[in-house]
Amino acid sequence: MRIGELSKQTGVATRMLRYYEEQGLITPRRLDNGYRVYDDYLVDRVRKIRGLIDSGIPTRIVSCILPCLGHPDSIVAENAEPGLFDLLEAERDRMSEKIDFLTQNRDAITEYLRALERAASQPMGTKAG
DNA sequence: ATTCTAACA
DNA sequence: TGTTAGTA
Repeated sequence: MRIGELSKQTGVATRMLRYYEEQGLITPRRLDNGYRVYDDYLVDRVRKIRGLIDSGIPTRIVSCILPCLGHPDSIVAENAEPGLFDLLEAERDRMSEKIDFLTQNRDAITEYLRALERAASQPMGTKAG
């Protein structure tokens, strides 16, 4: 498929699909006219890449994890590159911090939402409404 | 109509 | 990221 269809199937903007390619995350083949051609299995791969990036993982680390994404189930640990362990360990800790931060924000929003609900159930002011 | 590259906002 | 330019 070409970039347009891949974009529709993955929800990733064509702009970003080309960017992922620049970063070495995906390497589509080319047609004679230069158009990119993506194999079907790349749909799943792009979704995983986006999931990783959405989690806040930098693309350079995503490229390290990519080989592990080859098979949906079996994790390939053989090609463990030097320093990758510490890198991922640090990344996991960052994720934990981010989760804590998001949890706090979620709870704060929940409180605010409750305050709004209480206000909505209270009688309106006597002047202009 | 779709995609391509490069570049600017 | 969005978007634009000039193409193929």
